[in-house]
Amino acid sequence: MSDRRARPRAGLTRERIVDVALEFVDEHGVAALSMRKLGAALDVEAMTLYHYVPSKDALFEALVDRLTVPMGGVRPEPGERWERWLGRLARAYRAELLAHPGVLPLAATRPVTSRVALGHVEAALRVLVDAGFGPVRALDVLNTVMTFVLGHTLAEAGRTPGAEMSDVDSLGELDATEFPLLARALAEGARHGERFEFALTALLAGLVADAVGG
Amino acid sequence: MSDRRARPRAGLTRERIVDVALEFVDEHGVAALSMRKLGAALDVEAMTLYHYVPSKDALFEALVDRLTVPMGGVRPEPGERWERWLGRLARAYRAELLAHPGVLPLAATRPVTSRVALGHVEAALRVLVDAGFGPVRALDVLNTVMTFVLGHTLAEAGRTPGAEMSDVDSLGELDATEFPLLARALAEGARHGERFEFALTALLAGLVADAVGG
DNA sequence: TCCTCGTTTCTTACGCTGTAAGAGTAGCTG
DNA sequence: CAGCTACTCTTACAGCGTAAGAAACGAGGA
Repeated sequence: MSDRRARPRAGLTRERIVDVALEFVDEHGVAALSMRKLGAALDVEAMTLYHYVPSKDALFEALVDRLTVPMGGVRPEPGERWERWLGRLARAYRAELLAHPGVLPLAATRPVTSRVALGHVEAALRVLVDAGFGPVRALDVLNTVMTFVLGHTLAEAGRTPGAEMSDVDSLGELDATEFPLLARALAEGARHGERFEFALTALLAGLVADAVGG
Repeated sequence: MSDRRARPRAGLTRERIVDVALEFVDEHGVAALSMRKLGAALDVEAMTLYHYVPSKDALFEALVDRLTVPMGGVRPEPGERWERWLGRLARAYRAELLAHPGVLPLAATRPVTSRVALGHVEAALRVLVDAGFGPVRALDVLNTVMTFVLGHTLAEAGRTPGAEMSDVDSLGELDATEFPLLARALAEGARHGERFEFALTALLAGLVADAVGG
């Protein structure tokens, strides 16, 4: 009989671990996530986690994977043009990334390899091929839009550790007369959402023009 | 008189440290870079580096900064249209990122704050404003293109630790009948350079159309 | 009922990390 | 020569990912 209660089953699951890890990252950032702290959040020792996840890196992959899930729900509506559907897909991806900005640095530096994520890619290619693209061009188009969204969202919300500074916050004070145009552009606003819509519209328009012309 | 030669001046410089760090990252990847190993590469103890760099994070910032230097040389030629100049700027950025893919994860997750990098931004805004854009729209356009290049290059070459697998290498074997379209698109090639040109062209075309229309 | 066994959990340990604190030397300035 | 500054080193600490193996749990058969 020790004062420490003999270890009861914690009811752990790989899924539950990933859930809590996502919460933790949302709150404290990736940099702050350690196996020991994650274990503590689950009332468990660090090594226990290794029975469900082979490594911390695998845990990161699972987090990234999680973000691609909602994209599976974006399917073309009857009669919808491909560029409109692609726009919806891009916005869905962006929304999910923005909902978990802490995972952004992970999503940006990790290839997509999971079965479920590849399934989404395949489904998207199906839509584009049905719209008349060849498989190679379809992948070009999809890759272009997805990497565009990732890059754009990264620049907007993906910051290193737990620092939550927007462009305006970090630069607003430091400008002055040295960078007049930059200072003016930042001061006059340009909300991120508008910038994204502007850029996405331009990209899709360019893709449509290419599809029609070539 | 100890057998260890009394510490001679190592002729260190912040610049030299960043140089060697860049070499190291190019060869072994960011994940492998530690202050001790970087010190060893410079024949110096780890703590010595802290007289030139306040922290490892600052060193990372310096690395990212370094990559933006070549962009300063991309200036509009007389009579050149803005979208052609912007295309050259994008390609220059991409070339530099591809030359140092190990730094890509850093570039992607770090805001631009250095004087020199901001100077490049200001100069680029100048060009766009001279071409008729308002300051806010100019920043929109520049931001759109630069984040696009970053996202695209990241998806193409920016992989986590030291792993150097291309899409084809990592996925080529695992496909089969489960992802027919993806497998076909990958098998039929689609070189990265072509994909980038395709996407960049589409994006610039979309931006031009927007500039003319709005 | 007890015993055994696979699953889950914990303990301990190792080598690594970034870096704070401070000691000591090299070489310049007087 | 003395003194000062700039530089380099040593030591140390708290934390990291995780390898190895011990210990306790819940369930199944005897």
